Amino acid sequence: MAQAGEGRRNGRVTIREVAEDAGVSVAAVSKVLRDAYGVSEALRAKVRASMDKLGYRPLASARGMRGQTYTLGLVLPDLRNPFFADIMTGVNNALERTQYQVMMGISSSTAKLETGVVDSMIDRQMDGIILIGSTETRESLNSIATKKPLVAIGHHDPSAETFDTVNNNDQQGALLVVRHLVAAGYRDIAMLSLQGEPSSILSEREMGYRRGMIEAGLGGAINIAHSPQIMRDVQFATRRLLQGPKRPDAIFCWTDFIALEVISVATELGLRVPQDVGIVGYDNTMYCDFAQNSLTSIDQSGELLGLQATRLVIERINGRSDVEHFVVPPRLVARRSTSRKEG
Amino acid sequence: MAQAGEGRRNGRVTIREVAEDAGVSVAAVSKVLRDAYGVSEALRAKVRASMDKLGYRPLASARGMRGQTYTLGLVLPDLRNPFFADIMTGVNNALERTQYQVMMGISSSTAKLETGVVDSMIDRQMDGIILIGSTETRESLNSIATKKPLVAIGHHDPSAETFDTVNNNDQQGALLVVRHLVAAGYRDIAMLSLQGEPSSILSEREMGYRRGMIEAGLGGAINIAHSPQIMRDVQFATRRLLQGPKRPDAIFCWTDFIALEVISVATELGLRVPQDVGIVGYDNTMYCDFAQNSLTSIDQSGELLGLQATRLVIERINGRSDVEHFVVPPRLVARRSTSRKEG
DNA sequence: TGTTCTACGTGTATCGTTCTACGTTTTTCA
DNA sequence: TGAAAAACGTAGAACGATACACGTAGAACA
Repeated sequence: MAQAGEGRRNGRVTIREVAEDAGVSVAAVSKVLRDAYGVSEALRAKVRASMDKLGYRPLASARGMRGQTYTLGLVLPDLRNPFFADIMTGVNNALERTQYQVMMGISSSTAKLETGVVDSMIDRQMDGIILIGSTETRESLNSIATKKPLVAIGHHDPSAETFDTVNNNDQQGALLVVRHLVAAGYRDIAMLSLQGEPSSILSEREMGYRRGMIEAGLGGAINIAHSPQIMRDVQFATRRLLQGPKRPDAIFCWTDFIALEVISVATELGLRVPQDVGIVGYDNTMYCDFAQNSLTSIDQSGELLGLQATRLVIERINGRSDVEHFVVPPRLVARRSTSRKEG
Repeated sequence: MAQAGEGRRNGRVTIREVAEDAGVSVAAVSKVLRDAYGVSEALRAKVRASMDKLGYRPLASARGMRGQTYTLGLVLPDLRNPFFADIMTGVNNALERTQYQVMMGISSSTAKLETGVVDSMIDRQMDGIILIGSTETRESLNSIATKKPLVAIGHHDPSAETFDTVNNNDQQGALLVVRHLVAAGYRDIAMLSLQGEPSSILSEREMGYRRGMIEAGLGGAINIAHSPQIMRDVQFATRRLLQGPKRPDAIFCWTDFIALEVISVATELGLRVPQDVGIVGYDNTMYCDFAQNSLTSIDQSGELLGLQATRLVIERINGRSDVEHFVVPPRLVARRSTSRKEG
C-alpha cells in the first residue's frame, strides 16, 4: 500500500529552478509569490517571466509547512439541497480576484461526520473554514475557532466571540410566512421541522412560527411536527398530519424540497394544493419557480450569504479578531401554493 | 496581508512528541501511522496509546512533502444537479474504512475553471482525482493523468489508456427512452440537449436518440435542440420547440431538472403533460418521484458509479497501471409523464 | 564627508513527516 | 551449533516553500 505512483511527482518545477532561471535568490522568488515587501518592480517582472516560462506552480503542502495554503474549507451538510449552490456562487464571486481556492466537504448532517470533516480540514491546513448549517455546540465551534479562522453560515449565536456568523433572520422569515398564510385565509397552520441534531436556525424558525401564530390569535392551533430528512419519513410525517383528526389547512416546511414532497403527498391524498392545503417552503430555490410546484418560499439571498462569509473569513485570516455577525432580512416570495384566489 | 493568525498553529501535537511519549523513535511512529513493515504488535500498541493520549493528528501538508496526503479530489461541474449527491454517497461509502478523505471542487461547466480546479487539486497534492462530467480534451486528461491517478465519471473514451472511466451506457439509455416513448404511442420525439463544451456523454445520448428514431422508422422526425444550462435559455428553447410549426409530442431532456423546467413551460402553455406531450429526463433524481412531476427518467445508479470510481482511483494510487473502463447498464423508470393511458 | 535611513536582496534554519540506509536482535534451517 | 534470513528499530537526510536575520547600495541629511 501507500506507494506513490512512480515518477508522478516528476516535472514539477520548484522555486529553486525559478530562482536559477531568473538569476535571483530563492527568497526573492518567494517574496514575489507572496507579494511581500522588498522586491523591486524590475525583479518582480523578471521572476514572473521565469515562472510563466517554466510553468511554475507553488506546492500547497510546502507552503503550508511554514505559511498559508491559500485554501478555504467549506463544509456543507448535504449535497441534495440546491440552496447551497447559491451560497457557493457567492463564495466563488468573492474569491474571484484572490489567490484563494475553496475545497468543499460534506458533513451529511451527522454530528460525528461533521467534526470529522472539520478536523480533516484543519489537518489539511485550510487557512479558514466556513461552516454551513452547523449543529455543533458552542464549545466545539470555539475550539475550532482557536485553531482556524471560522465563519458559520446558518448558525445563530449572536453572543459568539471567537467566530463570525452570517444569517438571514430566520425568526422573521417564519413570521412572514405565518402572516402571509393568515392574510390568505389559512388558520390551522402546522409546521414541519427537522428532527435530529438541534439546529439554531430551526429553533429560530420554530420560534418565529410560534410568535406569528400567537400574534394572530391562533396560539391554540400551534402544531410542530418533526421528521428527519429522509423521504420515507417525510412522507410518513406528512400523512400523519394530513390524515390526523384535525387536518391543518396549511403546512410551513423548513426547507423547499421538503415542501415539494409535502405537495406530492397532499396531491396523492387527493387534496388540492392551494385550496385544501397551503404549502410554504424556505430558501426559494430554483424548484419553487416550476409551474407544477409554484411554491411560496422565503428568499434568504444565498449568494449574498456566501459572499459575506467569504469576505469575513478572509478578513480574519488577515488578522481581524473582533467579531462580526451579519444578518440579512428575509423576503417572502408568494406563489400559487398559497393563493386561494385563483387556484 | 498574509499573516497567519497569531498562535493559531499552537497546541498541535507532532510525531516527535508522540515518539518521546511512547519512548520510541520518530521513524517508528511514522511506520505505525502508515501500517508499514517492521513494527511489532507491542510497539504498535504503545504508539497508538500515546497518539490517543496526546490527541495526535498527522498534518497533511507535512505528509504531502514526502508521501501521500490521503486526500482524494472530486471535481463536480455543478452543485445544482442533485444527481451528484448520489455519486457522492457512493464515494463516501467506498471511503468508509480507509484513511482517505474527499475534497470537492466545482468547475461550473466552464472549461477554464475546470482546469483551474484540477490544477489547484494537483498543487494541493491530492493523491488521486475523480472528475465528473469532464469536458476536457483527451490530451488534457492525459496530461493530468501523468501527474496524478485519474478516474473520469461521465466521460466516454473507451480507448483511453492513462486513466479509467466509469459510466452508464448513455447511448443505450437514450435508446431505451426512445423505445419507451414509441411504445407509448409518441412519434414526433424531440431531444433537448446541452449547448456549450462538447461532452461525450451528451454525444452518446444524442447518438442513442438518433439510433432509436431510425430504428423505429422515425428518422425524418429527428430533432435535437440545444440550450445552455441557464433557466431562461431552457425556457426559450422549450417554447421554440413547443410553439414551432411542427410541435413534438414528446421531449427527451438530457437531465432531470431540465425536464422539470420543460414540464413547467409546457404546463404554462396549456399543454397537458402525458397526453399532449410526453417528457423524459435522465438520472432519476429524487425530484422525479414527486407526484407533481412524476417524471419518467433513466436511472444510472449514481451511487454505484461513485463507489466504482473511488475503488478504481485507490487501486491506481496503490500502483495499478493497466486501464479499466467500467460501464453500468441504464434502467428506465416509467412514470406518469409518459403514460398516456391513465393521464 | 561621514552618518543614518530606507529599499532591495540573499543565505539558511525551519516546518512535520516520510523513507533510505543501516545496525541489532530473533528466528529458521541445514 | 552456526550461518543465513527475517524481523525490528533507529538515525538522519530529504521534500519545497517561508521567514528571519542579515548584508549592501544608494539617498538623505547634517
